[in-house]
Amino acid sequence: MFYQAPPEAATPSFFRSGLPLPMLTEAGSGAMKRTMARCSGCARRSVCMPLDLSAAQISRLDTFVRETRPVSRGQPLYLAGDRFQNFYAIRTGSFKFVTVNRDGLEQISSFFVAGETLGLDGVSSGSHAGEAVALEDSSACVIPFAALEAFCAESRAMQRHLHRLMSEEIVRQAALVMLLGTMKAEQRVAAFLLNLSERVGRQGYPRSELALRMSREEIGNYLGLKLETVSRMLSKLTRQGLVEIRAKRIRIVDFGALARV
Amino acid sequence: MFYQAPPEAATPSFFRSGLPLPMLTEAGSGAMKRTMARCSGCARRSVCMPLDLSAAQISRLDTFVRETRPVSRGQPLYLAGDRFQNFYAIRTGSFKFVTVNRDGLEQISSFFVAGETLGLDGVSSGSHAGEAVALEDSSACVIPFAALEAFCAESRAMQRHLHRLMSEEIVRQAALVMLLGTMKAEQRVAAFLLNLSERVGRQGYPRSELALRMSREEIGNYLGLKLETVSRMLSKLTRQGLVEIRAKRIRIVDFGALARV
DNA sequence: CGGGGGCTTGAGCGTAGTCAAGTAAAGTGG
DNA sequence: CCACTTTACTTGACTACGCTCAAGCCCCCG
Repeated sequence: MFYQAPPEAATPSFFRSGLPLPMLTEAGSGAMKRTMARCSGCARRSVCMPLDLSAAQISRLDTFVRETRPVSRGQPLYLAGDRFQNFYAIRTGSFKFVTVNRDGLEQISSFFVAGETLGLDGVSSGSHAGEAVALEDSSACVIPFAALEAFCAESRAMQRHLHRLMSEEIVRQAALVMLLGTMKAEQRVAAFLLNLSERVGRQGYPRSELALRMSREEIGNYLGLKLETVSRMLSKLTRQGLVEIRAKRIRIVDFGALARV
Repeated sequence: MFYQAPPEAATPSFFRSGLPLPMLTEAGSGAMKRTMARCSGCARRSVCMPLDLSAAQISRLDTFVRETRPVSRGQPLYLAGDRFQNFYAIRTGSFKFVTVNRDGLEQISSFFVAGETLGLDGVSSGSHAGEAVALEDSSACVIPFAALEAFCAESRAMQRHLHRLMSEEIVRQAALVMLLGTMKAEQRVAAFLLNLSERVGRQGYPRSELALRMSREEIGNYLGLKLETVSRMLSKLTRQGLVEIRAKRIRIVDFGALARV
């Protein structure tokens, strides 16, 4: 869900990139400078776009995916109520998606990492239902939705891809509802770690090594628990020998037992 | 979200229909018989299809929306794991959407009523993530997804409609996550009643009269509470004079106070 | 190396869960 | 239509899980 397997000697950038893929080759990648996006030459296109596009279609992408936006840690990519115009494909880093209810209470309903797509919450109403905040210095490619929708009419593959994105979001949320509705604190934390682990594994890193990008409080908010409870459960799992913890670095020792919690 | 404002003297069928619209005019509407669907002549087309379709496009709908499926109370419209082939537009009645986790625990993550569309959970994986069960004798129009997707490539309006459907589902789930993550039992029940009330109102019935279609246990499951707790909270709200309850018939007396709970 | 924020741990409390009994409503069959 | 069975709901007493408040520790960063 966010992730990451830090091989012991990982360099910070490797560690942060989220995907074991080469960085883009564009010039001028200053931290806060907006850069041009070029899907046609992007090494990670397979992560955020469908595979079976023709060469012509790929260069067509370049006509509307023009910009990559850097976002510093703690800064929003968009805010609740912002007019919905774009999807954002995360290129590097990670984000949390936060909604605020009428009482001002915040709820984190998703964490996103590199390769995943943000902004789907705006499609139905025309404005964003929540805000997307960077958990670390990150960057995202800006995909204008109107142009994407037009492109979908031409490309079956792109249409499929879009539908899949939205449906995946639905399934992800359903899993969270399941967690919040049926699990006890210890199970929630265990499930969270395993989910994390799986995402790490999918990106080619060792499944047992996690480097959290979010605080205990954010984890608690996401899991419907208080930060103290998250901490207690992590300690409990440690005492039982299922995990080893050093601050935001977590090693999963016994996958089977963790799944059985 | 499910059910309904019973004007005191409502007939059973009116009561059950879910929408203040005339029934379809097709012949042969035996309870368990599958009937032909005809979007072109359907009085409720505006509820489940986009408004701005041309006459030609509407008759095009008839080429693939062919069947209406009756489902008896307690029976599934589809099961978890079923191959995903169709969306289902609910014509009459109501459904719950249930997912089952690996431990066999069930979680209701949505209730659906007439006019709403079921089955979105299957798009990403190709098979349904959960099952849709009728809360009462119901019927749904079968919309083959492949054909719908093809139609979307031709009609911008239909494409928009589909995207809106999926995004609405995302927003709905996000609201449930918010409820489960941040609210106390009394607030959850109050929010549930208000949500119900709003849907009732949108369908043209008085907002203050609710006729629940689901049991306390189902409400509790949906809200992440036990049935006893739901019952206690309903009693509490009654004692405070915010609602009046007679079994599955609920009258909201004080909307403002209910919202402030 | 010192300061500060994030994290851990403890004690006590409150909310919701569990178990159980009793009541109301909804089916079922004569 | 009524008696009977079954299921759904309500209420109470008790328990336990997670929250609150508070103190202290450990990283991480400057």
